[in-house]
Amino acid sequence: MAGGSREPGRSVTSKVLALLGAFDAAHPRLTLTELARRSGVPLSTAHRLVGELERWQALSRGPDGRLRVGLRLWELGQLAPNRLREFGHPWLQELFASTGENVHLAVRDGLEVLYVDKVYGRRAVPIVSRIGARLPMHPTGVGKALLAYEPEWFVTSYLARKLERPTPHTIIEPGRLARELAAVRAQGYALTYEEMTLGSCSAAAPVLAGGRAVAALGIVVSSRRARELPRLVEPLLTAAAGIAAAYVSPPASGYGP
Amino acid sequence: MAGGSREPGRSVTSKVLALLGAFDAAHPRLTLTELARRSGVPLSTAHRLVGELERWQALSRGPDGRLRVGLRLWELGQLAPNRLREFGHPWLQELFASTGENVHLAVRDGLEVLYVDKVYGRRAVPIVSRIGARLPMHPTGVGKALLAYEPEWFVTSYLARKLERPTPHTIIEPGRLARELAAVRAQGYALTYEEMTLGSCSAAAPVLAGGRAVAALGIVVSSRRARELPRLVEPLLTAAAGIAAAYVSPPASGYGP
DNA sequence: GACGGCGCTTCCACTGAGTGGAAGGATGGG
DNA sequence: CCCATCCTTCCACTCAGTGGAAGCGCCGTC
Repeated sequence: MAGGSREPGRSVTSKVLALLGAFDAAHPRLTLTELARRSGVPLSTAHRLVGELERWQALSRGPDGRLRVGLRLWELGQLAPNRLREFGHPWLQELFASTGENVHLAVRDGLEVLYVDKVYGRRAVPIVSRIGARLPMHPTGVGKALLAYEPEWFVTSYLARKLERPTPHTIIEPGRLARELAAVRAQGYALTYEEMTLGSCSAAAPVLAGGRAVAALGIVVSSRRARELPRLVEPLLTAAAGIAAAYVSPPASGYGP
Repeated sequence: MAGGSREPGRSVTSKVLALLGAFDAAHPRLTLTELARRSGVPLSTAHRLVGELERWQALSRGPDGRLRVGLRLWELGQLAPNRLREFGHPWLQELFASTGENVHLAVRDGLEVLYVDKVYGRRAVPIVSRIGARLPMHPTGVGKALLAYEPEWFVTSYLARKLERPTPHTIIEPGRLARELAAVRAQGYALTYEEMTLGSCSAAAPVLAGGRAVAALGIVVSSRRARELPRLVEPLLTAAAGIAAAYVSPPASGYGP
């Protein structure tokens, strides 16, 4: 037959979602053909669906004619509940103001950390660990801070997998990582040295609410200045505690205009 | 027939988008029934589609069982191109740091202003003019700053409509508004006094790139302190110029870690 | 404890909306 | 001019999607 032979019959919805899902941090703009290939949707079908998505501004075309996530989708995303950002952001600002370093807030999603907020200065490179980016847990400060407070079974299964090694400094030996996590629990914060990116190191503290780490607050400095990290731990812990307090009890403080 | 009688035959995609579009700032969480009603999608169809959306975490269920925009959609939204936020945010921080007032960045979308970024202190009420929110142009500072630099025909057609009046102070007379806009162009910034919300007033400056206002930077203070606004104009203009410079020429400054 | 309202879930026979391979354009580089 | 790449359109076929209705579970009320 002409056309009609769609073998397994994926639902339209799943195709739409596959198209959207084809966009990620590494591929934020795609041609129609790339999009179709990445999502596994036949080109002609992709063409039609993308047309509808474009009309709704879920996708839009850049000056180069490539497709990108549209304004409407960004707007919709802002409706996602995010009390952490809402109440945490001022603390990130304060931490940034008092230290002058890049600071960020992350949560765990699946086996990865998801960066939900970030504050950086004008000189910082705003590309690494973008808001919305995902990274593995074991090489990042925030990841270790989060992992340390996960239940036993979760940590065990996390460590049981083959762990990525983005730099030679990354710790991937299960035993050594488990000892690291114990140390994080003991001291209340995590430190990394070039475990994710050569040239930078970090400190991170969990945001503890009801015994669980609902997020982690991290601070990243150039590894040349790694010796300054200890000095940053105290404000880091203060801010993390502040976020936790704001998170558990609603607005709390003044509603002044 | 049983069921099969879908009269006009809306495409599945349009139904999915209608479902997503049913969420807005005023209705961020909905029951399935509300969602179906608001989107015009039959309940049973909504049920099935929402199921697929939930499985993908495009939607998720809050503790109350209501549907909300999911993490995946937020994440996707972060991929939307947003150079303004990227390069502008540090300037918002600086403006906040030097003034201690709520500051925000907005763009025009259609006939409304869309707030793309915001910096506020710990004491501020983080609800009003949320990031991702939309407001009409004429009662807001950023709206006037943007409108003033739109082409003649656009302003004319904007003023030709019946304008909303959120407060008694809102200026809705076309002639008076046109004069206001001329003043904005002449002095390079806009002022409002309780035109959108009783109790607050604002100053706003356009972010000019290539003769067009690509965004507007606004600062909001309690109307009790309206007399302090003039003092805030200079840092406001500096920051707006800074954003414009960062916007037109890419990273520009140091890539130091 | 029966009743009624409300919201969610499941069922099912019918059919037209969606399908996708193929052909046709439109560019652009060699 | 030819070939490669990407985008758009076409169209006969058919099964995925449809939506009204019935059933379920939960409350609060009488």
